[in-house]
Amino acid sequence: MKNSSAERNQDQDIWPPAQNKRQAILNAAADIFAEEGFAGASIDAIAARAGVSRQTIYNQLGDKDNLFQVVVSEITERSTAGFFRVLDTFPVAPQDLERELTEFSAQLLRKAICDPNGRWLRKLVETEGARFPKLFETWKEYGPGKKYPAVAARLAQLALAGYLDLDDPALAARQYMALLGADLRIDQQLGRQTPESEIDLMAANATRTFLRAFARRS
Amino acid sequence: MKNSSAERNQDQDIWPPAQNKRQAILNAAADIFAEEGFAGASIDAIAARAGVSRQTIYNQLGDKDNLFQVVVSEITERSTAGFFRVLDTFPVAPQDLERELTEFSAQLLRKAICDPNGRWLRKLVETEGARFPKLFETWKEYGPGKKYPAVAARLAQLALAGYLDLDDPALAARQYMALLGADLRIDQQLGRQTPESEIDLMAANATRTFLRAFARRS
DNA sequence: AATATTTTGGACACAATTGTCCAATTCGTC
DNA sequence: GACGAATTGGACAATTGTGTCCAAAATATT
Repeated sequence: MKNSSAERNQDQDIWPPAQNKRQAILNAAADIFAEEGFAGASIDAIAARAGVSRQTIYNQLGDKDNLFQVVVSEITERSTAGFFRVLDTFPVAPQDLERELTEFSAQLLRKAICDPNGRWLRKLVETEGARFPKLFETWKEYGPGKKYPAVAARLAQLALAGYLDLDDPALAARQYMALLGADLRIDQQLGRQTPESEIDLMAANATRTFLRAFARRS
Repeated sequence: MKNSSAERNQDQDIWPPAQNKRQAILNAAADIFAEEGFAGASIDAIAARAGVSRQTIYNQLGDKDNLFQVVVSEITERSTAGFFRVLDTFPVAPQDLERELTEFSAQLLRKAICDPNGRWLRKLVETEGARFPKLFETWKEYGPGKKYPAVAARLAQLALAGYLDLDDPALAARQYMALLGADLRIDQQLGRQTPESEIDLMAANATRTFLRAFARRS
């Protein structure tokens, strides 16, 4: 779990100086909030990890509640942006359906689901969603509310083009995502970084089963 | 989220008087820990919800760390016990595979996955697993470590009896469980109690897709 | 009814945290 | 190099929480 700010964001120094510290704070805050929960996260710990004085945090971001809100907004934005960037590579008119869908699945796992932003976010929402109902609503709107329909739309396209047999694209989307996560949740729930090699395997497993269920029989 | 102690355990008064308070404390502690996280849970809050003085908690269960450990042990035990009780009803030699597997899936969802014990536990482990590595190991041993192989064994039995086409029962077990949870995680992650009617639907959806992928083609 | 045990509630010391104030210092800019 | 803005570190009061002690009250046991 060490150095996950860097892991999430390597370009700290391309921003204007003021934004630089602000980003450092937000990254550190995301880490600490995720590790310790809202109650357990101390401003001092965040300041220390960000390499910044406590006062600077109060100057730039106000109190703890507001800091938390800003962190979640930022991470939500980054996370959904990444997700849709990958979704744009969905194989809508594939030559080799299984191969291309497997490749896409691997990308989705790598860049959107395993990615630190998404993981931190899910954990934060699960932990603190009850304490910040508004935030939870926002997340639901941008997370499941937009992602699942988007996936469903792609799958529906594949079905229309004759590749798949679907009666309920929305359900198929939820099940496809669930299959992708099948091998993940088991122990990656915690900090365990999933090795590259396994990701390809997981993508292949999920895709194979999904297609066994939904590929149009020729 | 109110009154979830009672929801989890209606038989407070059948125990010897001493155990009675102890159970009240453990139930209250489970609730508060799950709601607030380890750091956010205060002994006072637990005492208040348990209807017990703070001192009694220290008398019976020692300090906060130990209290937490005992809570997780107890809940783990109850949770796995419930799971295996349902697993015993797995349709090993079904007449109507889809119908019976759907019924079984609904029971599993109802009594093991949606059930408060399991939910609280998953949340606690996810939140505090990093802070209590030993506890996390224990959970992994009793959770995924025993449950998934048990499911895999039943599926392998079905395959051997000619109902299913499986090359990897362990993978199939993970995917079956993932499909069951597909509709769940989306918003039940939070306290939302899943309505009975939806559970049957979820079981049917998961089972249908699972069988589309793995039922032996006649 | 008398006695042993548990529970209670309140007081306490100690530590951690939040959020504010401010003077000294560093930093970017002109 | 000088000026203005941001940053720092330290001190501060207020709050909250942990864990302990103890005498009074309630509860169980005999």
